[in-house]
Amino acid sequence: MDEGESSSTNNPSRPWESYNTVFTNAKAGMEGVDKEKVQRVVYEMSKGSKYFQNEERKEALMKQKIEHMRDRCAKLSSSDLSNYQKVVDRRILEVEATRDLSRVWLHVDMDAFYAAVETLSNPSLKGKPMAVGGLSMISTANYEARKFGVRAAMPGFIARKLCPDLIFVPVDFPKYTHYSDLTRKVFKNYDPNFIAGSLDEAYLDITEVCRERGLSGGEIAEELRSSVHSETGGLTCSAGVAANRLLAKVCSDINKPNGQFVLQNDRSTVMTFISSLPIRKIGGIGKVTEHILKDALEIKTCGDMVLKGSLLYALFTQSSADFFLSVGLGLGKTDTPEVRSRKSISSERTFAATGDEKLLYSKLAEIAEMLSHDMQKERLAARTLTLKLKTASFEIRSRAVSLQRYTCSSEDILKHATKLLKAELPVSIRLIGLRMSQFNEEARHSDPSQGTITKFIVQKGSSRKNLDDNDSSDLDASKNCLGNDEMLSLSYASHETSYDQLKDVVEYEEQSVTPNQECKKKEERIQVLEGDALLRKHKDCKADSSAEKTEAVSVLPQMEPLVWVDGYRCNLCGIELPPSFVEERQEHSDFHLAQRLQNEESGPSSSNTPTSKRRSASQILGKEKANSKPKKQKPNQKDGSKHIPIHTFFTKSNQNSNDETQKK
DNA sequence: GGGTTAAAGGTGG
DNA sequence: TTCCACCACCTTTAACCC
Repeated sequence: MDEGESSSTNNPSRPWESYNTVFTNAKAGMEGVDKEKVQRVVYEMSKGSKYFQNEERKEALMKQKIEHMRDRCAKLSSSDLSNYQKVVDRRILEVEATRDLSRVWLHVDMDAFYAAVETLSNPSLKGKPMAVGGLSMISTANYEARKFGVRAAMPGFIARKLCPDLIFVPVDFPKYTHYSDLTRKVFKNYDPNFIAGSLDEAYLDITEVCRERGLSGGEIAEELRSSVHSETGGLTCSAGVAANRLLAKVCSDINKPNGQFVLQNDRSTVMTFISSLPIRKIGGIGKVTEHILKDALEIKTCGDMVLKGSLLYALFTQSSADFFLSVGLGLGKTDTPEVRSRKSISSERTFAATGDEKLLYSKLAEIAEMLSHDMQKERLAARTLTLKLKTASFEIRSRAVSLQRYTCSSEDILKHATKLLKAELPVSIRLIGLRMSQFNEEARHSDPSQGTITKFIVQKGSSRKNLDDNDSSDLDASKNCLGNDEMLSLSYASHETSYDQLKDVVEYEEQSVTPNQECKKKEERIQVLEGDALLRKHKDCKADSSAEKTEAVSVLPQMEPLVWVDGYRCNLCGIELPPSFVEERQEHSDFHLAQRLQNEESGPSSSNTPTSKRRSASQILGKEKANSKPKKQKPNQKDGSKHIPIHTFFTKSNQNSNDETQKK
């Protein structure tokens, strides 16, 4: 079975041959598949679509990357190469010293897990081609369906074309979790600290079990697989046994389904095995990396990675090159890692592409709600929010903001997400996602009774009665969602950015805002347009102590208190906010507090400022400085820059970052 | 120079 | 007739702050 990849030949009469789909890659159960037919069908069903165009765009990008790498390769002198070879030789000595052949690792992978579970609960599906998922996307397919070229991550409508009799079964996560738990009970008997990769796979360190029971890794694997089969009522799995996790994973794929493969723990066996292994078999090397290594450096097998080590160290970052080299030597992790906790939590939804802003905001609200719900369920609070958008043309954008306060409330999430989204409009969108990261570790690691911390944060988030340092800086960050990035880009796009330009932005921003937003906009506009003038006004303002309704901010004793003159006008800057605008008023007073801190920071007495205060002040400054002082910017943006000033989005620029991502 | 943040991309299940 | 997910992790690059 020669992988005679004709994909790089450009035969006009067979255009599908150059369409690089992942669906023709070798996968367990797909050996007899007519690859060319699959590729043709996928091509026919895809061509011309927005998705297809985006794929072509990405393809072109990759080719550029490869060209660039070839160029750099050609420029390497022989003395460069011999120097890099010395680096390689040294690294080989170093990593060889860490080689540990004393452990026995087992990788278990359930066979077509979701599909197998569905068949177990509905035996009439047995022997029929079936896929779990829907017309838009398939999660997994059984082996009968795979014979037709149907596979995981394939759109359902293409799968149906490949296999008209395909039966679709909707995804049922609770069911899979139940069966996954059954398998994990078995795993625990062999390694209580096993590493669960996902619902359907796990790594087990079976060194001790083998020793205690005087059994080989292969015998333990046999026993475990049979145990899984009986405990689940008929599910099969495959296993790989080797000296480290990387190799074990490769091995579990070799005799799939319902099989196993053992790689002996001695160096020469490992080296023989790895040297001819295609690089794509390695976890972490996907379509793009494979192409780059193959087409730019002619690295096809793991063994090539060692042979061409000097090129790898010359062209890739140290960490990438280190990874490639260790792969080439058959090295992998052998330790049992510390308990790993999640780093982020997210929610995203795809829908029919739309530019209708009302609809988009309501989708955003739904997603914020879902995310908040998930976070509360897991008792998580986080402070970095990332908005992900997929445009109608499948371009992915992400925009992030870090808050000064941990939160999980849907109100907080939505508030900041709305600002991020607003800056992107107008645009036609087919997917919105929200992700929260940078968790509050203390809250997470506290005992369950401490769940109240989260509750406290939620409550605090939804009704912001307290004013503390954090709140004020949080407010500041949120306030600057519009102002900050924008000021940043505007200020370095041209130091004498004209008033007109600013006005354009503001005017644009003013379209379709609710009265509530209108007030905020006004406030932001003051910030944007008046900058220092605000401070001047601040000075000139007179406090009307006789005002009926007053709200004094007493955090800093020497601060002139903010008073709502006549119950609605700020004595410091004159902005008008009715009493019912509780949150806006809170934000507004926070804003003045931030201003106050900023003044103090830049004043002569700053050296006396207590650390805590100074820290929060400088955090604020991080955002605020943009308003008063242009950020430093290199005189001419080199081509390698990835930064896309936010204002380019306001000018409806179609240009994406295509041309800048090549540099590596 | 190291740490942080933002944006983008790759990978795998 | 149309139709290409959702989630989490990691790395890289750039800009900026301390």
